[in-house]
Amino acid sequence: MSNFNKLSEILQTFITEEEVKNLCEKWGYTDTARKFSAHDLVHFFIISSAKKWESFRDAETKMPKEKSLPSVDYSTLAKKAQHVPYQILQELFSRLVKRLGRGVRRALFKPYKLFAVDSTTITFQHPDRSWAGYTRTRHAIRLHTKFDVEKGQPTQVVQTTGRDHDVMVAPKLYEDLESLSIITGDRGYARTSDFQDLHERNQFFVIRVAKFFSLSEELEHSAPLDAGGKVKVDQTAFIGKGTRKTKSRFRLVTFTDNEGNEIRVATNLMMMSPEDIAYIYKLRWQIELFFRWVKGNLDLSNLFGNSPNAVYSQVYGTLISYFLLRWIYNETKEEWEILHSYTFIEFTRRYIAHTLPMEVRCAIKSLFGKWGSLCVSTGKI
DNA sequence: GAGCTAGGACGGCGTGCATG
DNA sequence: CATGCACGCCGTCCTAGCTC
Repeated sequence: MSNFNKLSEILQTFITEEEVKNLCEKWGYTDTARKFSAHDLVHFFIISSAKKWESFRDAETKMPKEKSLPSVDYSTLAKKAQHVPYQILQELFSRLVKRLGRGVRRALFKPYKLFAVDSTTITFQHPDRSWAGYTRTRHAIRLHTKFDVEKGQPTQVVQTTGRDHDVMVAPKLYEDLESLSIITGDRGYARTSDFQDLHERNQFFVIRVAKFFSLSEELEHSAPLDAGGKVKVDQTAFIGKGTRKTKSRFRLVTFTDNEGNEIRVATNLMMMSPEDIAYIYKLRWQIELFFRWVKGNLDLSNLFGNSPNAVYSQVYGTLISYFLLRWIYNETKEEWEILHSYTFIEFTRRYIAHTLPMEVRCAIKSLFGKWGSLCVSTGKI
């Protein structure tokens, strides 16, 4: 009887053989496996990241304990990882985000939804990975992420090699935004034209502007600012100059962070207090925590394959793994947090090691009850 | 820097399952 | 029964990283 207390059981429910089969068809991969199917590979990448397996060879020795995975030779794993298109895992990830992404939301800025955009660079050094250029000997891939701050969940990830700059990818992350959402990002996440575009599409933003961005026709906000506070300047201005100058006037708030660094952000949120604007920007650190988790579970020694396909497959497997664990954590936390105050990291550690206390396991089980009836059963045990 | 080990990729070969 | 091919196993080659 499934009770959701094993990752493999969750996977059986949320990533069915049928769905993977359909995706194989979509991406032109004919799966002729007798023993280790594309569906198995998908599960393999998700489980391997949660269990911190270190390589194909390492995985080969640990796989027999996973009842849901057939044990195969490491060379079979490697071959399969090269051939099954990574887009399958990528699409499974975005489908899961859509399906399960409507969970609890702590209302920080009602009625706004807060999203952060940022990227993380995963560098590695291996001649067989030179497709991911960066410097002559160092290679890297970048994950450009849109992150739901209140839920602690990524909602969109775009992968590139180390060469590409944030600014070129940013517009992709701005394409599909819910109404009444605020997007917050660091320098490098908007050109002057992006500010204007976002504004014209009625999307709110709080994005740091680079020092070299020039302003024109600055107007200081008339309201007196608290001299002892962290907010230094609250003004409106046009951003950029010459042909790049924005058509609209935007608000710019300058404040100091905890380390005393001066930060200037541009926003089109005119009604909020400058302290709130600074606070929204500060909430960006949530995405950093997410990246830290991803990197902790995906450091250079843990990248299994060398081909782009194997690397990206593993990346998306890890993201799915994070997303599912985060979802369980978010959805059950309210029920057990009076008794136990686990952080997400602690929760996942215990979940994988099966050392969660009874109350937590019961909460997870009842979550499965709620969702299980909605999910299509494949008949696979 | 030499020597060693771990690990990925690949190819060859044998086996045995599946399909007709 | 013949054919095709997935899979396991092995050897080889290569690189990274560690140790002395």
